[in-house]
Amino acid sequence: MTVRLDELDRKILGELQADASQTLDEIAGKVGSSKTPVWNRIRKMREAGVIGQTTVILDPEALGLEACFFVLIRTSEHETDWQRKFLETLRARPEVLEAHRLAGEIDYILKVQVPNARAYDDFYQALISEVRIFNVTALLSMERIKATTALPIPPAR
Amino acid sequence: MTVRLDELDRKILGELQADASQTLDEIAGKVGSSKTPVWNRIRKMREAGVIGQTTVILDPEALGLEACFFVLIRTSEHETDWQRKFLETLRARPEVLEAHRLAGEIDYILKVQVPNARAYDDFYQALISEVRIFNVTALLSMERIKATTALPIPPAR
DNA sequence: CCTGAAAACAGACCCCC
DNA sequence: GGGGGTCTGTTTTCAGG
Repeated sequence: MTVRLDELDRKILGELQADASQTLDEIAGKVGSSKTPVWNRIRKMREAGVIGQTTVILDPEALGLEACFFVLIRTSEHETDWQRKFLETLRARPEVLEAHRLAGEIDYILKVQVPNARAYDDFYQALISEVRIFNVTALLSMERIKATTALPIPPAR
Repeated sequence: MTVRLDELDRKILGELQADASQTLDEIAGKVGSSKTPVWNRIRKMREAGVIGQTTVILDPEALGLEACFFVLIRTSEHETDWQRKFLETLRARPEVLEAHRLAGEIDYILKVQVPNARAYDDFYQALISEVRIFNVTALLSMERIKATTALPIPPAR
């Protein structure tokens, strides 16, 4: 399942991350190759799951999503059943953009994007009514300093 | 600068978020319109900045980026100069995928994606050597439960 | 603002190197 | 595994309702 990526593959990934609407010829030019090899490598990396979804980045403000919260969650429950319910809830909620299970004191972190504080409270109330939670801290973002989907691509090993 | 988005626009945005590689005909079919109007709306929304970058989602594991940290930062410095330096540092660092200035006790939160704990420490050392920071808590992700770039699109007002 | 056709263009697949 | 050409389908443009 693990694919070996050479320098050319990595350059192609960098170009696709930067702008997936580029033509094969453009990408080929920038990475110093030509159409066919670039196309073959992209196809292989798609099949291998290295390249996932092609998508578009939208402006949250333009959609009226002015509030972004990071939510730190502590729980006392650690049974499989509770966890299953909790994960289901998170995945079903489109305002939850990210959710991670953590090591240490804090059990989970969420990133939640909503129109306003009121909408966050609706989410919060819905969440705690569905699953028992010990402690919640919400951190409100005042300013998005940086937000990128582009992963840092390390050199080939 | 704020554009008015009707239901059709919102449906188109939903489709583009889900899969930006769909053809205009496919999108048109799904949203109940046809090629040209869909194309005109997409063009307008691009110009207005509602639609940004077209990109590709890569698998962090396939690139050997196995460690994801959320970093909570408290600082005692709040001068413009310090802040400028801090922001520059964050923006220059490709392993920082997200950075927000927060309201409340904690001043900043970062999301940092790196190959391993060692690489995180390198980042941490570099950061504290460049700017004075009062207190740092790193939260290590054990499991990515959910990660999406798709914003929840609220109905038209 | 939408429909439908026409022109320009890029992606997918081929054979040759 | 790369280079170049060709065919097919899609994007983009435009005249007209």
